[in-house]
Amino acid sequence: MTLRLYDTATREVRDFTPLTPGEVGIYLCGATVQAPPHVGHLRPAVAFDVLRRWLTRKGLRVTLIRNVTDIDDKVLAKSAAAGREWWAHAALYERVFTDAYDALGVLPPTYEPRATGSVPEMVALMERLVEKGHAYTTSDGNVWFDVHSWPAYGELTRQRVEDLSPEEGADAAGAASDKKNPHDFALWKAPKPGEPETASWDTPYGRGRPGWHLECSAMSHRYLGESFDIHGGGLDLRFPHHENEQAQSRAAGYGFAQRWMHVAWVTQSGVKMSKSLGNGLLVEELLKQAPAPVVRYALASVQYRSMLEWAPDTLDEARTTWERLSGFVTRASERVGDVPADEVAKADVPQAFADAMDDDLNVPQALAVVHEHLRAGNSALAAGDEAAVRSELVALRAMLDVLGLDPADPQWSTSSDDRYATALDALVTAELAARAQARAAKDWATSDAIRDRLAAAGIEVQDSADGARWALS
RNA sequence: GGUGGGUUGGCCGAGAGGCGAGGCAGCGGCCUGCAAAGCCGUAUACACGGGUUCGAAUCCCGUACCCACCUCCA
Repeated sequence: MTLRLYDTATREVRDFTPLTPGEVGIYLCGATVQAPPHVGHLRPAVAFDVLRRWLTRKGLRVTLIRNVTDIDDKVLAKSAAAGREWWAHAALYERVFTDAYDALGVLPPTYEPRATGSVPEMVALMERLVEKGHAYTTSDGNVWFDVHSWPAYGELTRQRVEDLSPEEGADAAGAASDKKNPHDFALWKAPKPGEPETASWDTPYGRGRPGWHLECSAMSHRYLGESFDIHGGGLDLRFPHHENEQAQSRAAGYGFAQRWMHVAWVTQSGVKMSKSLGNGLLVEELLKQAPAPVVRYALASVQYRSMLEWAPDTLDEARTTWERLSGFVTRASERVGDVPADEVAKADVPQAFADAMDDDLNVPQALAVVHEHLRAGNSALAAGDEAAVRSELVALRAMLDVLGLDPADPQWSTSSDDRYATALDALVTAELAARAQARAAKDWATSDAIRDRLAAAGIEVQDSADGARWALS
């Protein structure tokens, strides 16, 4: 089965065929680094990380570009309010985002360009648009894209300029009277009074700074070329951001994105989580409530095009499943030995899993396969069938690796210092030996007292035919 | 006003004409000294009203409600 992916532009699931055989170029709109991320911000990153891992496992060479928007109105406003230089503000939150991506096991993109690093490319693109008659300047020093000069404008989201909301947008509100159409969007913004000198650049049309849409068009062109395979982002970026990007890039004569993929939102009680509503759950807070892989599991386990309802017990459910998965991997590895990482990387995933992933990344369906193998693995463990244990262990880890959730991945290792783990293991093992002795003597009072003492210390005892083992609860 | 998405059992969440995905919670059992872990089994469902069909959660028509984008949003 070949990989089939939904394309927002054509609104259909269709076969994915890379422009260059064996290679895939993906541009993902990253964060505007102005505030700390909530879970909603991490969902597209996780979804595209899963896509990237799946493409890689299928043998494709993936170039993933995810930008950092480090200059725009919001960054300037927030930094001024915080009493920082805008570039310091952007750098601060870029770091916070990077930490969050890292914590959730999102592999670093191939390259992560900052908008401010591609200003010459933006100016060049803008000049090209002016030359071709698709952009113009107004008396206030701004440069605009002329939406009426590009008949295809609106094709991505199937909207006609005349049908757009009659109220004028923020750009239009303060614009000079010589702006041609209220829906023309800014390519370049002249400095406003009070804005720092460092936040503007020289161009043939005067000083200023790039508009958000132009930034992404220029960066995707710079790093992926005139045409590339997939452009992604959050669903809310479809309009105006992606529509505008496409209009600019195509009007400039470039093939641009061959396919669009949009990741749906994280909701609470059905309402979109958003910064402005103030209902966003900060990643930082969630990581205090649950281990990082649990948060990742919660984000990854829903198909990317469906809204993900963050319910009160979402994290608890994810935790339960994660403990089942990691519990099996630990017990199985103890039984049959660790499976080398490269064996896991090369292993074939079960066909049913592959089919689910090929079907527009149907992770929920793929997880059903994971659960089948988990049960089979646990049964094999109980039956003492080591060959079956090992093959299920390899299959399970290979599948989970695609989702970025292999419990044996060092990424999820919790102890920063092995000496503590070793010391703790020695102490608990001694306790368990004493308990085993008490149990042999049917001294249940002593045996239960030991178990209670361990439980009070956050250590869970699991008995089996082979003896007791322990885990942090 | 324009453009979209949605409504599946207590909760989350796949599916998209015919044998009730899966998970969590619940219930019953096995195992266990008891528990935990694990295993086995199990009830409850497709917003509403029509229609098409041998057969509809799935297709068509209508209705209701919810969410979003058109200003910044992942």
